[in-house]
Amino acid sequence: MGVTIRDVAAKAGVSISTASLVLNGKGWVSDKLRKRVLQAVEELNYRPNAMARGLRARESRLLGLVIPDIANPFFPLVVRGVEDAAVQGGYTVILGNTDGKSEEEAKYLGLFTEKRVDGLIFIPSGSSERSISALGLNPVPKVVIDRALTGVDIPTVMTDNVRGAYMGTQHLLANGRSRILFISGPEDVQASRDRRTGYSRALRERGIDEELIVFGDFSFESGRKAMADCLFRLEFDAVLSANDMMALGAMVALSESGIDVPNKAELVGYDNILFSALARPSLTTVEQPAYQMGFEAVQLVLEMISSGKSTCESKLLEPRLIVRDSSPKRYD
Amino acid sequence: MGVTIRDVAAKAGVSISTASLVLNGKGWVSDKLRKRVLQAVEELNYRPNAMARGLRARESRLLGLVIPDIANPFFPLVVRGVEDAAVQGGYTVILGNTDGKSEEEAKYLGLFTEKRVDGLIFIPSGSSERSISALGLNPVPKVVIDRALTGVDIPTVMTDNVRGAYMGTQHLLANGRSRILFISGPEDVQASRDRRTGYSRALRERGIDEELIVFGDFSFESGRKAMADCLFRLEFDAVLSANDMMALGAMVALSESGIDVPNKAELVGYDNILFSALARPSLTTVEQPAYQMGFEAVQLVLEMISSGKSTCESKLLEPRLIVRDSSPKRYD
DNA sequence: CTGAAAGCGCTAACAC
DNA sequence: GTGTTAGCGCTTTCAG
Repeated sequence: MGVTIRDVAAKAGVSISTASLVLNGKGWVSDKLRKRVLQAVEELNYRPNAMARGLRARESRLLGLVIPDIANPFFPLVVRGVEDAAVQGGYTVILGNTDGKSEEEAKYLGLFTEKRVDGLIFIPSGSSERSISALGLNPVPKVVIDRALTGVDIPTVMTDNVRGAYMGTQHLLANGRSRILFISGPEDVQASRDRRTGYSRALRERGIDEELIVFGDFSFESGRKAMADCLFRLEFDAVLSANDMMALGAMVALSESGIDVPNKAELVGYDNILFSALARPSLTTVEQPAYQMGFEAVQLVLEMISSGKSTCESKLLEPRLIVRDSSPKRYD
Repeated sequence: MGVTIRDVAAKAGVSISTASLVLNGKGWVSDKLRKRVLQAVEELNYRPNAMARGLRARESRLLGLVIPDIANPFFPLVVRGVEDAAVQGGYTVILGNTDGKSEEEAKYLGLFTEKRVDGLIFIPSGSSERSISALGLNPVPKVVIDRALTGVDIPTVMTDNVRGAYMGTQHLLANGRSRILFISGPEDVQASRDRRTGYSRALRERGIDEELIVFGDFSFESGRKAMADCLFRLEFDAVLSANDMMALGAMVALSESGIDVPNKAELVGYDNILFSALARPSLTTVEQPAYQMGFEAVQLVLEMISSGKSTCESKLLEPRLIVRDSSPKRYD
């Protein structure tokens, strides 16, 4: 291409500054000239060069989004929320998948710094010390989703995991279940620990102090395996899973062993990914408002950008219990 | 931030040009100076400004990716493939969701032109005349995924939809089914028409000329509804769906009516989205190599960029039949 | 090896 | 209202 504002100005027979003023809707330009400029823009198919503009303005109108893996069913909706909010605010999203590896996280954070992103949305995974220091290196506004980072003062958008797991457990208890198995995620993930806390708390409030806990890694297969492994080892009449993928795995393991869900054992997941609604039986779950989390994270970043502040209040969103066929409501 | 190459040069006690040479690994610089520069970079935490670099080099190292909706289960893997190939080649991906609306498509194409993306990956949806003309406006290398655009000479990466549907239908025929219902997608989508062609061809080769066709819009609900609507209207012993989401919907409708899958009716989907494997019964499907499609599309774009050519050969990937429990293999 | 300087495309300050 | 110009940060000549 290579058509510049000079070409536009020349074609319209005006000065460069006039063309610039028209393009940016600033200053006072006569209607005649304005139209001539706009027409030249049209005819030449002129598009301002964002790199030149950004260099001048010291802003890129880019937002960096770093996530573990877009192919993991929880993230697409978050990304969509981020994208929608970004576009509304006049920003474009650049994306990086890290697979939860902190070298990858650091790599993208560095790369996005070079691109001079105006803000950063970061979804860490596991314990990412190295990436936390990489985060600190870039002074732009940033928000972390889904996880409170210890040791740094970065605002967070997350749901109340303790409360969510508490709600799920309480639902099972109210349904008359008392031997509830908890399929946990990895212990080095804060969300895992919080959900376990909510589970424990609900049990204790009912005077139950024997906890039935097995571990997975949030994957479908790990849920299936965890369930299969303890099927004849543990006695339980309900299962709470730390996420939906593992719950779906558990559902398969249960059905393979002829254990009827929900009659023999009730099942509750966590996240409300698309397929929890499509599974048969459909899966009761604790919803995390994924889209909203992405959307609000960007809103925080944009507020920080426009206010010039480098931090702001975190946002704690409420999880919501969605009762479906894997544990139909049996109380009032 | 604001630390520039001048700062680095000053701190290292060298000239700007020397610093630049070191940073880009060009020319001959003594080891002593090289180390001093690198150390200054380290201490100052210097990151070159990609906008300045890009303005100079007339390249952004950005690739634009325009898709209908990241929340649609088929796309995340495509995006991941795009991302991985892009990063390997030293590019970063900027993303836009269009919901298949051609104004949105045109909007993003324009926006990405301003960002001066070095290449474009476009996944259209439905008939997008307006966006096709917007495509032509940007002279950078581009590849369209999943759909051949008529009237423009843009290379495409897609699977052989005729052949895929043919394979699925043949599988059902070989299983001894003869009254095969086809749940089609919208007729204005080329992929829908092609899959229908494959379906028809397989039937005709068997001497069957009565076609059983109903329509959906690729969504779960439309599949469920299409299935439910014709349950007592049409006689069939198998179902081929133009995608997995509708197949999953159909599966639910069948189970709700007490029709056993696969015994009473066999079911085959299309795409091989993650949850086709997790459904119970697991869903036989025609796989589209989504990740690979994204990956190869970027490879084509990168080749065009490096070769300076504005077009290249399209790529037709082979679909693959994945037999699962919804239609277990009953032949040799 | 170094220093000076041009210029990528744009905006904004300033003089006309 | 308009024309000129400096400068955003970088790379790359071109002399020294």
